[in-house]
Amino acid sequence: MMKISNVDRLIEKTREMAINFELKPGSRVNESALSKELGASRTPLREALNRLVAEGFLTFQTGKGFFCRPLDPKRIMDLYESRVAIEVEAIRLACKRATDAELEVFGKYLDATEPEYLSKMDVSDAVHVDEGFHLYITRLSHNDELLRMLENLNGRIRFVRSVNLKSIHDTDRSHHAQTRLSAHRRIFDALLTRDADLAGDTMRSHIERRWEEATEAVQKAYAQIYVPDDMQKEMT
Amino acid sequence: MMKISNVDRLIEKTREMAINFELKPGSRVNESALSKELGASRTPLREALNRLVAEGFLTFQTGKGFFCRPLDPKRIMDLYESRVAIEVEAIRLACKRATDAELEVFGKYLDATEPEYLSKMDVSDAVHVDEGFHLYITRLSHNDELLRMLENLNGRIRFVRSVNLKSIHDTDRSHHAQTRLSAHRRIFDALLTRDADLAGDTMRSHIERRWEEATEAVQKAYAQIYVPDDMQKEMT
DNA sequence: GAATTTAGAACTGTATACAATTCTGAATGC
DNA sequence: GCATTCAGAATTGTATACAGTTCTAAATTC
Repeated sequence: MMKISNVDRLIEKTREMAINFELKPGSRVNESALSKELGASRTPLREALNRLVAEGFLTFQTGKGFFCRPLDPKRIMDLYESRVAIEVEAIRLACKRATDAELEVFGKYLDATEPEYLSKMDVSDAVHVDEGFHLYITRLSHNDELLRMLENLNGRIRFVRSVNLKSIHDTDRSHHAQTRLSAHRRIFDALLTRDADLAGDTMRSHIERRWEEATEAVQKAYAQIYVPDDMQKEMT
Repeated sequence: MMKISNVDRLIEKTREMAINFELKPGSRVNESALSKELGASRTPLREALNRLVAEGFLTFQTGKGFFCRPLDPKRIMDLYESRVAIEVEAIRLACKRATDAELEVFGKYLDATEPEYLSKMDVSDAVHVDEGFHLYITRLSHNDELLRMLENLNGRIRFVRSVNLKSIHDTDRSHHAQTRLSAHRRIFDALLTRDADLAGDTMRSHIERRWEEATEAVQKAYAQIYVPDDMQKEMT
């Protein structure tokens, strides 16, 4: 029974807060307040915050402390492009390395998750299934470093995926769910052929399409969050 | 004048020690001893160590502390494959995004560094020039996240590059230097055509060739470090 | 009224203390 | 011999204290 460290608990809690904007983007993290809230002292909390700086969720300024990093459109683009980099190479490697047995198990995994994805369409579950598909393929590359990077990227764009799926949820949900699933099936089929170029291209265009979709959804969401300047004055 | 934080200084010092195997791979980092050596107390040192865990240089075990992560052949392969992922996508983006002016400046940079590379062939300088070439291209992608990931990968494989260049240094140095430079030129030429597929393929095969070269050098180096079992017994 | 100064509050940066855990090697039993 | 036990040493985990810095907003100046 591997005991989990307290600092790890703080990292996960705080990462979750950063992802869900419970820490306001761009604003300072109050160490005393947060440490009290999470039931620890500042020493282990600062250790956790330092890890999140290295993971890219927070920034640090000497003498000022830790700040929640904002997710502007440029950074979202950078992160999606990074996903393309990682996942295209991952599926190329998977074409070479995944065993037939692994591919068969992957097929069964898809069969099992598809009905789930279509029925109980809770947004955070859907995000989880979507991330799971991409992580699975990256695992088939048998490359721990690519997997680690993708896990980090997934965390950093989770909010974007959520906003995207939420906006779909409000409009024509089951149609979009079908579209997504068939896109995933196409990627799986490409992987089965073990043609690295084909599989890579399929993955690339899938992620690029998702990015366009997400950008649109995020712009709509920002329009709701950011109140124009002249309206803000009236709110003081 | 941006003041640099003490923790940042500790991070850099300790990272350097991890890269140069001044911390023995696989062994525990003694916090009190190291903090004394670096002129700080354990609190800021542990913050630095936590960042290096997130960067992949160290591992952490509850109750046991921080350990310097060993660089076995499998991990070296994973890291080189990750470089392929990042750099192939980076040069593809650079084909789209680099301005003509940027490419011209890059050309001049190559003209300037080449004679340097051929003459004063200090190993650590050569590693620096080599890293610089690859970082430069990745910068032309205008993607901060890819750049950040490559900086991390460069640090993690710096030892491998060193061992590789050192082994060359001992044999036919100037011939290898020429080979390297012309490989870099070929990549630059491919970038100038702005053909993403061509540039990507050129980059991929360059890195893969370097990996094969490095693997060989590392195996030789390990053969010198790791004494066979039956000889170790006699040393107790 | 706008810019500037300034005192005090709030917060960060780090050393240190001490409890809790792990490690080490000598003593013990088989 | 070889495994086991166990006490003391070494080391980690974290709370806390306090110095130093930054922030805030009231007072002051123009």
